[in-house]
Amino acid sequence: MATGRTHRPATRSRGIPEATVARLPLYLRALTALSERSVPTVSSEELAAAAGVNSAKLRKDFSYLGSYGTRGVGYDVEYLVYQISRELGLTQDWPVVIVGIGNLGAALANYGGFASRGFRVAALIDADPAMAGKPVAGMPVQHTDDLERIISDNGVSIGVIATPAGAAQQVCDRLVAAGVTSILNFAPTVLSVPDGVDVRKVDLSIELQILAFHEQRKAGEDAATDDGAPAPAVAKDHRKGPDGDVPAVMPA
Amino acid sequence: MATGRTHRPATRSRGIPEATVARLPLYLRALTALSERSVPTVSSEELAAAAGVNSAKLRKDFSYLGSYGTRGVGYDVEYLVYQISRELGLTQDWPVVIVGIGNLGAALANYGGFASRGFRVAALIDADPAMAGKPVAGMPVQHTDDLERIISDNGVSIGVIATPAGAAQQVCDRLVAAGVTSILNFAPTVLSVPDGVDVRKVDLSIELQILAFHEQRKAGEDAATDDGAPAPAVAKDHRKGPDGDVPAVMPA
DNA sequence: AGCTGTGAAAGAATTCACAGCC
DNA sequence: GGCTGTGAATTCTTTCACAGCT
Repeated sequence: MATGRTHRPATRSRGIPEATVARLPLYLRALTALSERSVPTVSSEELAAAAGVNSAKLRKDFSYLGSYGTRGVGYDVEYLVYQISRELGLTQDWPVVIVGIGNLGAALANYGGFASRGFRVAALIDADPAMAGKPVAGMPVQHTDDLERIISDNGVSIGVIATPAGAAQQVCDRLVAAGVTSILNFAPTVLSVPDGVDVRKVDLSIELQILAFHEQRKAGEDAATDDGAPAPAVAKDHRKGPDGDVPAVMPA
Repeated sequence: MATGRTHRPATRSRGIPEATVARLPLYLRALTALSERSVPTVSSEELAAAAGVNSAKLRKDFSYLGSYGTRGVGYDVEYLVYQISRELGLTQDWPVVIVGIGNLGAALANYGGFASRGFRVAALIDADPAMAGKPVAGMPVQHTDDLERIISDNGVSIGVIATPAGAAQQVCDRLVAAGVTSILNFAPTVLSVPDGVDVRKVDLSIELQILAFHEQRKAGEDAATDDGAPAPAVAKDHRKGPDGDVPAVMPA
């Protein structure tokens, strides 16, 4: 299988756009659902609907992977599942550690989707000695002291940080030093990492704030029009709020 | 965003690009930290570093809000905190309901950052009668039967779905029917909603899959390409047998 | 001198629309 | 007839680089 494999015509360079990569899991999920219902083939239109995108985008995305469809027919579901899985690296097993077993960490450990597709929780790690040995989601929590050994023993390259914000950077540094090169960060902090390490963050409060922004827009279709220009006489001396309301601090 | 052909150019919103909106919470967090340290002003360079973006992007982002800086000096921290908060709609209070109080829902309910900035958990809702009345994060869980009343009584416009995938669409429909117009979805499902309703999703397994993609790429430009993958010597002109001859793999 | 604000250029992502194959 | 695959057009985002204010 070494030589001559090349499933994809090297015509399209290895560069799959990031936006496309981010959608592959979506397609994969939709395809898996079809597969479970034993649907043999699917059109770009149908699959796009199931994945919540439009069909032109889906076809373009797939075109970066290769020509895996059949004109006039559509895509073979099983085949595509395999191709996308392979592209995403899900044909191999990824051991993952979760650091920070509080409410969120425990919830993640219990999350089924975690183990489901290529990922395996190799260890749960927490700094609290009182947690050590306690079983969470069927595994004993281990102490941070052993972090380096755990990473190394299990060949972990993906770490999940679910600690409080204050501890996140330190944990991150240790993970990286121990060999982790991909981090999923749930702590509300910007992590700094060396080149070659990927960080993705999941941040509840950011998502809510984005929703609030749009929500506010909806609410004031007409009321907000008066605020067209930036603060009048911007050069104005220190913050003299647009409506005379001196902004103290944020509402708690 | 969301499903359906939301032809509405999300960028609409008074001309602030969506990509910028998504970064405002980041800036706000960095600014809040500076504010707590009583730092009076900050340059675009410093703030950008704290927020994990580059300074040109930050300045461009702020330019959509107005001219809130001072040339040669930088930005007044308090003033900017106020302006961004206002822009994001955080100067008002947003009651939020969480539906689905399992591991994740409970973790979300306990999450401090939730309540911190403009958001208030108005109710926890679960379909399990056994949960009803049980206190989680200091609030009694309420039953799904009362969902509509709860939404309406509290004027809730933002809902968080943390149910299993199978229940998500139904919960979503009820939330929307009851008046919710923004949804944060933690269930691994594509929700379909009418126009005018915003959906954002947070999906652990998608994030991990994206990391795996990049991880795989790092791991080997040459090695670990294919290992025992059952797929036949598939290629472009693969069979599309009407019989049942498929790769039939991808257990995951 | 220092730093913001912003046009203009460059780069990505999305959408169109249709040629090409089944 | 139906549907994929893809150049071309369009739209969105990022980056550059410098004019202009303090």
